[in-house]
Amino acid sequence: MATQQDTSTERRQAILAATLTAVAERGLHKTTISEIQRRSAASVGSIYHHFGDREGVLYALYIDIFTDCFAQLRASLQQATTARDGIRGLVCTYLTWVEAHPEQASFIYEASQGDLLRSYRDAILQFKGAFYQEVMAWMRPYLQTGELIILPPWAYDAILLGPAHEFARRWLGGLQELTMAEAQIIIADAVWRAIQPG
Amino acid sequence: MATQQDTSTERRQAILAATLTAVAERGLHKTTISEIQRRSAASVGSIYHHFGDREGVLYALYIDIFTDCFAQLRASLQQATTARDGIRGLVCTYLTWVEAHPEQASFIYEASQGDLLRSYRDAILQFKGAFYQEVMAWMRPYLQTGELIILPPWAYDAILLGPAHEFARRWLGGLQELTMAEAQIIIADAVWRAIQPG
DNA sequence: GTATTTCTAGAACGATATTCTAGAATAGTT
DNA sequence: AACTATTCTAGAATATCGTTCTAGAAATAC
Repeated sequence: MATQQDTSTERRQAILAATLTAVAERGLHKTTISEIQRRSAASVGSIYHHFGDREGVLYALYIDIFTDCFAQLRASLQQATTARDGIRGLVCTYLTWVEAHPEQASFIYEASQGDLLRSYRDAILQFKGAFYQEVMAWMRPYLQTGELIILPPWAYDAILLGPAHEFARRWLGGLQELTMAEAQIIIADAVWRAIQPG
Repeated sequence: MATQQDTSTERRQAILAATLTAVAERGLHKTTISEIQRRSAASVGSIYHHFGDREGVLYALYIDIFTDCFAQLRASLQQATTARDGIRGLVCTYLTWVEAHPEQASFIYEASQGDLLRSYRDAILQFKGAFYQEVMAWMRPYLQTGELIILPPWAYDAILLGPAHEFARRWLGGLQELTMAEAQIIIADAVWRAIQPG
């Protein structure tokens, strides 16, 4: 027997799933409340009850997706036993995730830019910051041994994942000049060169 | 005496300037036609006459800004006499431009993502592609001498400017942990390591 | 001097995000 | 079991948005 809680979370998930496919098919700014309503069979009131407003729907989906992505990256880091495996694994795992979840990745890039989630800015920064702390913690031993170059914390974000993000945006935009598998190697190699002491 | 052409281009520029400041202050998706109208003192009809639709206004501004940015990068490349100076100059010049034009840079990042300029997608790709061809032409001699690593063309975009873009987004978002001058050195060094043959 | 093009103006229209009121279904309490 | 409170859904109503449309003014071309 379905409790109210069950049907409620089902509806919640249906709204988020409808939003993701709507964004994938028609783009973010054409994903209207009534479009979500049509695809999820939820009423306007139901959507606003669960998420507050349109931005709230996007934010909830945003966090859901990042939670999954970060879990993959975390697992990759944890099973790495050398600095090289860890750094290259981070890049490759991220790009593998993008290839496996193109709709989710596109959504992330569409939503993270701009002012769409401006009112959730602090919450998102905190959420991402917590994960970057984990990455920093993993790197610390290798920083001490001199295997990885010591930089201000903010710089690792740009140097480690900047190239992968730039490529992913391009790949998701339809410019798939090379398979993701080949791109992974090229980008991972470049990042590995960049992160070692000169 | 002001001709019709003069007042027309003045109005055009006023609309674009109003759009830029509106986006800087309130964000892209809150920059409405009536907001632009209010700041530029242009009528609805005038805006639509000059730019077709809201997307057209954004596209015109987008191209204007990139034209300026590319001009800086082109000048930087042309006066470089070594591979190292050229590559590092590209990164530093770009970040200098971002620091000098934060409103323009923010606009670029807000507008290039998502489906906002979807109907101008091909024109934008062609515009950017032409500049990347120039960069490739500059690199060619150094690729032949082995000073720069040989990669598929698409990879240079990700590896050369990916870190700078990632940092710029963060810096523009208000997380200015370090001065741009210091960031330039760190990122330029990293990119220079990444782009050399291993 | 007339015709044509360019440009501006603003009312009108359909669609949008959001709010609001009302009620149904479930959970909690005694 | 009965009553209350809470959660959830429903959909009409509202204000605002992007866009279209018609009309006319101003400059230019012939």
